[in-house]
Amino acid sequence: MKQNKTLFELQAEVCKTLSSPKRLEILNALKDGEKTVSELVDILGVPKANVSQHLAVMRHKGILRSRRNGVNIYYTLASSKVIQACLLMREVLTDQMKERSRLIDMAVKG
Amino acid sequence: MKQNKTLFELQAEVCKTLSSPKRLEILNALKDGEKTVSELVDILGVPKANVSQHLAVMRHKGILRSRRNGVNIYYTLASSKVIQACLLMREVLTDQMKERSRLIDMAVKG
DNA sequence: TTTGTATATTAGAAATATTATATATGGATG
DNA sequence: CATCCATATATAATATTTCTAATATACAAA
Repeated sequence: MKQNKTLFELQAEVCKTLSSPKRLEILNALKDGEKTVSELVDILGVPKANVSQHLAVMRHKGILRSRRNGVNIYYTLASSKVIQACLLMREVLTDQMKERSRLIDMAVKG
Repeated sequence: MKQNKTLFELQAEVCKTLSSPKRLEILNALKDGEKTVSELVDILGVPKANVSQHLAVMRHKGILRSRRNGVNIYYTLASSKVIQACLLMREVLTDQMKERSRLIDMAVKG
């Protein structure tokens, strides 16, 4: 395993963790409080094993926390920064769309 | 090709574009103004074909713009939001590290 | 205790996606 | 046309995602 990662590598890992539509949907579902795995399965509509894997990825990265209560395991955000980052990501998205229409305009008008 | 993408899919694409250390290094290099491909090659220290590939990815996504001046092609950020997003990403990073040491403490103390 | 059931995680294989490298092509300029 | 700058493409190496099946864990009932 590579030991000393650069800042860019660490930062890229953060982005990579947020690069899955399903993980983003999970984060969105958790923004107002904890949920059980089964609740998240219902929201995403994908197999439990798959949800569980995505949850494990984010838990290992320190983005989510989990606690057991009886048979259920509750997941919650470890920090609210991730939600802020997602919001900013959407602003980048809108800027991207503006840039695309700018390029199209340029192509049309010559 | 899939036509109607969900918000989460679009957002994931933005993140994916920012999920490469090299692309992050390029964005960082461009934060204070435009640079030629050759300048970026010198900064990253990787083959020009590779830099060019990463530039193309970000240009197609609407994150970068390019203009030709003689033999050189200058690249620049299409929007400053990306830089803000990178900064926030680093805050997520520090929160991740805090969360990790919290988990380690918990494991040690019982 | 043991048996059953619901919740959740894990492991391994198969399908996909991404990245780097080598090579060929395109465009500007002397 | 020769040369430099940049991009495009093909391919091989890696990484990620998803699926199926197996395994844990808690708890209640027989």
